[in-house]
This record gives sequence, structure tokens and C-alpha cells, in this order.
Amino acid sequence: MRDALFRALADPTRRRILELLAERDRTAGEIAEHFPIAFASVSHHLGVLKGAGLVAAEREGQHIRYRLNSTVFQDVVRYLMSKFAGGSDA
Amino acid sequence: MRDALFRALADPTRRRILELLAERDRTAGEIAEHFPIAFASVSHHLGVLKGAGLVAAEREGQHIRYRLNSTVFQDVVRYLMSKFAGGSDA
DNA sequence: ACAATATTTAGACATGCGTCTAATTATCGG
DNA sequence: CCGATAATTAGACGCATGTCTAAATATTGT
Repeated sequence: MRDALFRALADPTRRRILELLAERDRTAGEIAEHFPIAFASVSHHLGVLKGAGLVAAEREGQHIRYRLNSTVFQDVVRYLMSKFAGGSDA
Repeated sequence: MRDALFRALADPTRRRILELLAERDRTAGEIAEHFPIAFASVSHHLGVLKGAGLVAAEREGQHIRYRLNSTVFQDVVRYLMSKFAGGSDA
């Protein structure tokens, strides 16, 4: 579970997708436009992010709209701070 | 740079190593004892962690002592909070 | 200098992962 | 129902990565 999370964060394209979704919710197509790779590849990345719980998807007519799940990020932050950040600004 | 960081965090063995080092500094041998994999494999992981700046190594006689670099963790936390944590407990 | 201990490096191997194209599913409008 | 658009799924391919064994390097003690 935490494993899927960190593995999902390991890819730069996926992190960029997350940043885009942090600005605002977007459809799969809108996201894909931002990358030079094939549509299907972006779709694959979205699946990985969804599997890790980092994003949620909802169909909206012809489109599928993705949104960030910021709760999971807070979990990651808590994990990192509690284990490693070692007290200074944590 | 951030890439190496997140890639380093993606492996569960490496995260476990970091947790061990969060408790206290340890030599490569002490770390390796905690894992069922070959000594050389642990050494490889230590190299990855070092490459990502997450740990530092210092020779100490026959041994090499590893310690956590908590500054880098704070950077990760800051990145995650600023971009994604979206305000609640962040 | 030599043997023993600690650790890394080299090379090989299997599996995982990101990417692609092609095919499939789903929804909307006429 | 059909054609067009949006998105995912399937299958293939190459490269990255985690693991192993064996060899190399470094340090200590005799």
C-alpha cells in the first residue's frame, strides 16, 4: 500500500501529472496534452496513480475527470516527518 | 536530482534501511544483518541512497558507518506540502 | 608481508516498468 | 443505430533495476 504509493511517486511524468491536478481537476485528455508521450501511456500513468490512491476519477459524459486526493499526500508527509525529518522544521 | 530522490524511496528495502538509520547510525554490516538478501545487494542499496543524498557514509577503521541526512527529507516534505498537501494539516 | 574481516565493484540474469501501436469499451449527437 | 470522440486495455519491446556469485579493494593485527 505504502509501496504502491512510493512507486507511483517515483516517475517524473506522474509527479508532473500530480502537479497539474494540484492546480485544478482535469480530464484525461487535458492532462495528456501536456506530455509528448502517447495518450495510452498517460492513461497508464493515471491508472498507476489511481491504484496508489493519489488521484480519483469520475466519468463526466464523454470525459473522465481526475482530481487529486490530498489526504494521501498528508499521510506521506506524516510518515516522512515522523520517521525521518528528525525534529528541526518537522 | 529530485528524480534520484523519489526513485531511491521507491524500494521497500531502502525505506527499511532508512528507518534503521533513523534510529541510529550503523555500519554497512549492521544494516545488512537485518535483511535476507546478499550483503552485496544491501551495499548496492546503500549506494543508491547515498547517490540520492539520503545518507552519508564515513569510514571508521574497518567499518563504514552510515548516517541519515535528514535535511533531504525535509526538502521532500516541503515539496510535498507546498505542492499537494492542500492546506489542511500541512 | 600475510591472513582475516568489512565492504564495494563487476558481470550476469530475471523481472519490472515505461512506452508504443492496435484493438476495445463507453458516451454523445444526429 | 452509426459515426465520431474520449479513454482504457491488450500485447509487444527495450531499458532500468534488484538480486546473485565472484572478484577486487581497504583496513587491521600479527
